[in-house]
Amino acid sequence: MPGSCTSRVIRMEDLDRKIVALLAGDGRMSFTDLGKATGLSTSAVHQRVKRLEQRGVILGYAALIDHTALDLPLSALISIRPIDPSQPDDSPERLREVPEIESCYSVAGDSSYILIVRVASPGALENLLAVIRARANVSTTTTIVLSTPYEHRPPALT
Amino acid sequence: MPGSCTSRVIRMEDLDRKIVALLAGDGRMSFTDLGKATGLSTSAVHQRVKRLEQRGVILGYAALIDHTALDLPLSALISIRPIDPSQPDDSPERLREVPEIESCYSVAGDSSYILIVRVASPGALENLLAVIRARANVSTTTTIVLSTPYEHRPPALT
DNA sequence: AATGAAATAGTGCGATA
DNA sequence: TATCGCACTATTTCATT
Repeated sequence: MPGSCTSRVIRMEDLDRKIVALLAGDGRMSFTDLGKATGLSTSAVHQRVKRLEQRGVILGYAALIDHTALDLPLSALISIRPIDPSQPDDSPERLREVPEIESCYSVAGDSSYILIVRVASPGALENLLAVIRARANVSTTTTIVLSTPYEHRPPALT
Repeated sequence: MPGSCTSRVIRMEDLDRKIVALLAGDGRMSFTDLGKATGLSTSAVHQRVKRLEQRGVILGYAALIDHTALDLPLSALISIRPIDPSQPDDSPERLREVPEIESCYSVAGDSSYILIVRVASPGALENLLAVIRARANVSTTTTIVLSTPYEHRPPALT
């Protein structure tokens, strides 16, 4: 039956994409269950996942946490702009050791970076802003997060 | 030795915080290793993690993905504002089924929500903006992410 | 709540097609 | 790259403290 094979077989690329999407949705899924979901043997899945980790497609695994439970109930987005645009902008490196900063995005537009931060209180945010301004020599614009309808949703499996 | 006990023993609350922080940093860490890191038996860690999951402290587990590998190389932050402020604002519900939206934050300030989205191309972003505006009856301001120095860093263990 | 023991299940690796 | 087999390790439950 010429042709019937290629129509049934899932291409390798798609298998990797499916594995990645499954793990993005459930980071603790076992290789055995991934195998059942993809039609591969446990070993084959194991091999592919390790390769995806090595190639940097899978960057790591994380538990998603309710930050209020960790005494970090206040989230904010902070836009930063260099005070002296003639200086080289190495803000991400200067701010890397600040543990309250969860994410740092380099952006087009009015600001150079947008940070997502998690702190315990308005007072802690005030202190954090002072630290950021001092360490990176930037001005800041802060947007307080009032609530989080949803976040960190996995990419669609298609 | 009165007093020596309380100074050595880690309070239960702190044990849970430590487990949560460890899993936030490595979502696939085994109960055995968590036990070694906390000084608890595997069973005790297991019991605590299940309880943390049930109480919603641990919301889930996710593989962290290089989105370029999933053909979603373009990230953006989209601020949205209702066009008709007299209408009830249920934008998060109206946008929940849009798979490109990774996160939705309700914020104080000029806009009502800020979305983080992942798309394949500028064209896909254009389409997505049309979908968002139509579904939620909002105007949008889009900030393109040029690069991501870091994101999704776990909270500090302290 | 924590422990240790025991049954079940998953991981990781080497041989092999 | 896939599969199978096997030794090793982890998960999960339960009786006990």
